[in-house]
Amino acid sequence: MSRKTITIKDVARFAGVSTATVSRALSRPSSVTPATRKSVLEAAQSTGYQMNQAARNLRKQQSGAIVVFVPDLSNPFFSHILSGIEAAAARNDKSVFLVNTYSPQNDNADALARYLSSSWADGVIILDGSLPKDLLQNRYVPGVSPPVVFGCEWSPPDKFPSVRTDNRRGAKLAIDHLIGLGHKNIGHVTGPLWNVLSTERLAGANAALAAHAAGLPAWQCEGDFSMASGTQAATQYLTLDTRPTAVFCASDTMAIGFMSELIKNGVSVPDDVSVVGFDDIDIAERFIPALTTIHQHREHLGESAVNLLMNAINGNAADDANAPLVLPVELIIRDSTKAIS
Amino acid sequence: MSRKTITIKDVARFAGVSTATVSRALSRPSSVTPATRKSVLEAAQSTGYQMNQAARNLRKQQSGAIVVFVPDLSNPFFSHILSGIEAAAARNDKSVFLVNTYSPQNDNADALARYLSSSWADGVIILDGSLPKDLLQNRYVPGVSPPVVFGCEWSPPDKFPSVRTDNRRGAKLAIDHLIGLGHKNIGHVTGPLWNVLSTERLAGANAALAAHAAGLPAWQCEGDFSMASGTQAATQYLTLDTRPTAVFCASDTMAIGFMSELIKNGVSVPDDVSVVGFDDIDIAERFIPALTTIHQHREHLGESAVNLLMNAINGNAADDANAPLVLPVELIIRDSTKAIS
DNA sequence: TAGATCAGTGTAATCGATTACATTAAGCTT
DNA sequence: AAGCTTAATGTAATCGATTACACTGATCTA
Repeated sequence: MSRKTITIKDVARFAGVSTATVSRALSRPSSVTPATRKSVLEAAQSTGYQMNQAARNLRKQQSGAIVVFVPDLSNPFFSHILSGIEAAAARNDKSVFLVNTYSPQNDNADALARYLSSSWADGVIILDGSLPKDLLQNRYVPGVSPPVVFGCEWSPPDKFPSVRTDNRRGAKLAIDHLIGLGHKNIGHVTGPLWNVLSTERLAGANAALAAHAAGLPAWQCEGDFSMASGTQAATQYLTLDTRPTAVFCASDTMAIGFMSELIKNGVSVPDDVSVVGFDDIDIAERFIPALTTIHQHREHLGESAVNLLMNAINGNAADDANAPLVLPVELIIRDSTKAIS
Repeated sequence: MSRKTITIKDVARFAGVSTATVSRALSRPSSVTPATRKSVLEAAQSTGYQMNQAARNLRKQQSGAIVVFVPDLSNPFFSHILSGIEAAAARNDKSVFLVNTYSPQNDNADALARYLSSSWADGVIILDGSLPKDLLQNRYVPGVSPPVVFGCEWSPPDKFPSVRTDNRRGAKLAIDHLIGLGHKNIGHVTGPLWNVLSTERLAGANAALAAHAAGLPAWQCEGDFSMASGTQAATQYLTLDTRPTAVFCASDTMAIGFMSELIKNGVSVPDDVSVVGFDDIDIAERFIPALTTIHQHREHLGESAVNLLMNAINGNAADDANAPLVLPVELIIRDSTKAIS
């Protein structure tokens, strides 16, 4: 009935012990007598005690949380990674703070910098490789700011641990597959070129093409990973004099926008043009034609990021902790690619 | 260089004022002289002061955060709502704590109950209508626990504010559309029947059918909103002696799994069967055939949930605050539905 | 001009849990 | 049995920001 909040003091009085004992009984049960433990637990139960997180955080100088910088939550690519992060964080008794780096409130380094403080987070996972440089270069104070790891994209100065998909190899697998099918003129719809994922995939694709002496792709078009940009790429493709017989799209979403628009305009996939995507999103296997693509383990990216972070937090970091952890990719062959006739 | 954390005390000493003045200059700048403000700001700047969130939370007895209970982050439906929540929360200077209610760590009411404490959150948004009853019935202490609002699904005892899509009307629009096209035998692939969204949509659909004296649907199949369950529904549909000429799927994901499998088996959509979905996910307009569906404003659900919550937090709640806020839906007609021939 | 008002600032209490250090009592050693 | 070790508990300091209350001096009122 009483509106007053129940503190450890109330529990102590109720159980007839000191506050120190209550704290101990609750957080390190083995450090008190079974009898005391029992009576404290009962007291906590019957008073309806709930620990005050802020008080604990203040005293212990840690927050029990990790913050995750996400560029775009509505993008299923990121939300899957986030899902992996959440699960792994829960397993490590951390809760997760979500910060959208594209939110207008967070458009400047200042707004984000405050999360780089141990009173906010025990650690930080960054999914956005395009944060203001200033943030990690000047606002990050080693030894004071909490550990940081990159969870899929990353920024050039490799001074933080990171996990990433093997983007180069993924692109290589895609191109090799197309070349293996006899394609000679292979186009590439890239992601935005300011993004590392895009440039890595582009580099991988170009390297694969070069290896086969097939020359650079005849046609290259910059998208932004969105379905709409895939559609636009298709519009452009349709105007081409000599159309590539195969196109590698740097994301499934673009691949689907691309195929959809082509089919609408009477161009058949894979009969007229083969298409390979990247990501293996859920819809890929159910689109018609089912999309040949590069599978990447998104939940696993999230989990690995948490594991790296926990190592850094607990100081178990390996010597080469900053060497990027690269997760394997797989080529999934479906119906959108076909040998050239 | 010094490893010691910089507190308000250091800033005070540096600026030659008291800690109280520093606090005031930082949080209510108008309450101090321009001159003091300037020197405090400079002192903060040059000492590299960062406010300790835990200390502030403890003293102010609030957390500056809202927690969101999400059943499944990898589901784009929820992640879009979450995106809306994040944006709106940022606008209100709240950060968001993410809690996955399906995580094995959170399988019991105890684990979730701790977030129902003002030391964790100034408010709680629940996207999962299927939480343990116990949680909100016994563990929630009005006046002590922070305000709660439901952000899309909800639980029967309507003692909390809620936002929801007009699921009944959405289903009615879908069915009416099909009836208008001359369909007489209309099937329904429902969501899981323990879920309110499913039962509401089912009720709406049945009401619409009844209104047209068309009787109950000849065929009804329970899915779980997933693409795989849509595929299974298709398998079942194919075995039917007299196949419905139209099927309403309670989610776009199921609709796509359903259509995909049908098409694979030589059944044409919309020539042989019309299909209507629900949600209007991104892919809906690009799938082939483009999916006729019920559009719901997912980001807006999130925003509204935050608005309701802020009202509750600030005590501006309207008298009828607990009356559910119902967001409108729209029928989007695309290529997956067609008049009966 | 005495008294009231008010803006600006300082002093010190406060939020609630943790934990260093002190204390007590019980068990052990020789 | 005196001295030592150890387990269990208590006392009180501590984490860092906010804010109630007190104080000062300046401006205003009658």
